[in-house]
Amino acid sequence: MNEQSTQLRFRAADTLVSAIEERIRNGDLRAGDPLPPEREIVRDHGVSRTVVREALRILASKALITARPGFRPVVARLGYDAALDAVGSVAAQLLEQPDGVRNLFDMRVRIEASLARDAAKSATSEQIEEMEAALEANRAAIPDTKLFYETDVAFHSVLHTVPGNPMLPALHRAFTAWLAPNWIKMPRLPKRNEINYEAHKAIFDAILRRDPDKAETALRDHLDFAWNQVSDIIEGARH
Amino acid sequence: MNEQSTQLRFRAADTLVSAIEERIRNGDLRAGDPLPPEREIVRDHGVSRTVVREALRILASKALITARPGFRPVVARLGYDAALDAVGSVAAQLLEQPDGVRNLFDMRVRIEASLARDAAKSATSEQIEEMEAALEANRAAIPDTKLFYETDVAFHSVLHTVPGNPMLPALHRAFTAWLAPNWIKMPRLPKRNEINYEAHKAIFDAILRRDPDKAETALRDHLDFAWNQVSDIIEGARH
DNA sequence: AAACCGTTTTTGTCATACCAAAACTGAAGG
DNA sequence: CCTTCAGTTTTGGTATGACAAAAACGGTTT
Repeated sequence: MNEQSTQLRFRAADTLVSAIEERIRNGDLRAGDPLPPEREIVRDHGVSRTVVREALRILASKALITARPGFRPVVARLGYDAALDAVGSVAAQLLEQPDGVRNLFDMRVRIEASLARDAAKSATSEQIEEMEAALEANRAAIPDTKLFYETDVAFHSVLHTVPGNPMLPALHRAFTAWLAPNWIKMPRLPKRNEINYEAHKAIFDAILRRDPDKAETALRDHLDFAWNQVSDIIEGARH
Repeated sequence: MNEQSTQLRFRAADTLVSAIEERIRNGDLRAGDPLPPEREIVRDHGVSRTVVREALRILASKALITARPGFRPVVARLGYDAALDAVGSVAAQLLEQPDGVRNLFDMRVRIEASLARDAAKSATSEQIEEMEAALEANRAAIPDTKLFYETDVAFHSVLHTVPGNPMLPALHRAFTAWLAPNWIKMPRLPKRNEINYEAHKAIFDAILRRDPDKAETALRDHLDFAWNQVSDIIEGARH
């Protein structure tokens, strides 16, 4: 029984990972199912529990399973949100690099500028109505700083639904989460909210007028304004 | 010595991860340095080797260390490339989802369209010269299909250097790597190369003429053409 | 059907042991 | 003085066995 034939050039855990990965992929283990107990995997695959635990850790880091301490790991419903969650810790490293926040924000601006153009060119009337509703909610929330932030995010999030690419909303949520720690430090006053609402309105109006150039510049102005507000804070926070 | 005070609500490995993360962040362990041997970490932190190994695995999945089987783990030089490498396995999952490749490709098109606009608006003369050189190399490689692919990638890669955001080249490399498995199946003939070269030239000319709209549409046409070539293949390959 | 309680699993962790490959050491040779 | 190579020590990869605490299970009572 003792198969201590150690140290080829692969880790036993890696081959176990592939085996379980396969069972997930071919439907033997379905999303939401709990994985077999560690000892059962030990028996079935003839490896030690050490190896099994390592394999489970790797699967978790690949977002194939979710493993809360103390509970049975369950097969994750792999989607864009879960995937971006899984890379969150890596993204956090990036944000600590010189200009990390700036560079990531630049990526966001690029994506969203593209979305503004798209919306101006091809948003359906339903989508425009959705945007209008979000804009109105945003206006109503001007006095309530906390609510304003939420409706602000919601307005931008509508833009991300226009092209029908499910990666976009997921990416927006990820960007929002990653950048939030810097954003919440930004002083939020009703006066500022007013300015931001007007910016949202300008973007919406350009989309309504089907003017892609105007929509893009309005959006860029809006985000540049927000950037200027936080960039000072980030400078100061640099350790 | 036996501190078998198990099972709070967090794992011992996670706190160990934080401890080592801290030592990396504050410069105690610098990029390229090997980590202390597992047994030394065991002594210093009063945990078992099981926990140490789990922690190392987690650090590796966070791209903070690189751990080849059989060798001492070394502190990774954290950069955008390493980070995107680390998320590669997650990205692979995404590509297997329905329309995964299409959606990822759409993201790429958005980014690159934005780059074409940027280049038309604000590329320096040095950058334009670089693009011209890349274009010429691309033209010269038309008869050599393999070389053409390389110069094709190189031409696009120049676009990614224009805004000076180091995330962009890294992302381009990542996209190229992730999409490569589908791309290499595309039939590559000198005739096709000719068409693609002309498309590159059209993009470059638009940039030269400082016409952002034209640059964007030229680039979109180019990528749409490429997409049409591979989309059939992907349909067939769907398991 | 819901709440309670005792029993059985199961996870998280520790300790120890062994093999084979890597890292280190020092002598021999250029 | 540097290189080469064999011998020794260290270290990573894995297996086994053990145990506490929490979770899952099952049956009983309300």
